[in-house]
Amino acid sequence: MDKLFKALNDPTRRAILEQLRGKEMSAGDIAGCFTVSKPTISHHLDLLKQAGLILAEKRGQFIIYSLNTSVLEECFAWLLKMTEKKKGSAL
Amino acid sequence: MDKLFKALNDPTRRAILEQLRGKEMSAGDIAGCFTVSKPTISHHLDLLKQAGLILAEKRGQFIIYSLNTSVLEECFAWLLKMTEKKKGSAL
DNA sequence: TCGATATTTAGATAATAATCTAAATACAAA
DNA sequence: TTTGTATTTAGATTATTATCTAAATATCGA
Repeated sequence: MDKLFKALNDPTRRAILEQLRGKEMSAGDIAGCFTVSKPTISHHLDLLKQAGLILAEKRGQFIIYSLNTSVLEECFAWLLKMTEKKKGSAL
Repeated sequence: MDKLFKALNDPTRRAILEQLRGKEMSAGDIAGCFTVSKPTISHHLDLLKQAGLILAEKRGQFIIYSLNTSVLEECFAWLLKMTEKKKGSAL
């Protein structure tokens, strides 16, 4: 949960996730969408991978990244809990 | 959006939001639930307020905080977009 | 094998963020 | 109006994070 919220906290990382929506991309393709350096993108990809939000697959000299939204369920569940009325509460 | 994700990134702040579920609490009440100092809690409350996640109302010498989950809609919407299948995509 | 490409790792730096203590402010009650 | 309680603000410190350049690693193609 901690890693998930941490991963989602950065605007560049959220933008990476949005880029990955509906298509796979190599690390270089992803880096090409942003102005920050490739090592920086590589670092963001690492954090996203640690959070389980993306999957990495090596294909030849490329590393292909794809989105994994299943881990967002945990985030959804927490948000849902927060928005639901608590039992026995007036609020 | 940025402030929202930032506010949700810290475990103490998420715990504060959970405490506030179903009941209003003074700043002191909230601080009493945690081991960190009162100024630290005050700072967390400020960030939560900036994100619109809590409301503050002064009552006499107390400041009463309450949850405002409506801003979480934005977060929900983003997560939903991410989990939805993109139009014209194979994934 | 050698040179080019793709990506990461290492190491450094600068910006943010969490936390603390001490002091300031606001209010209440005596 | 003085004392005590509630809370925040100021200022400093430490930890974390984002970012960069340079170097290392891995793979491809000639």
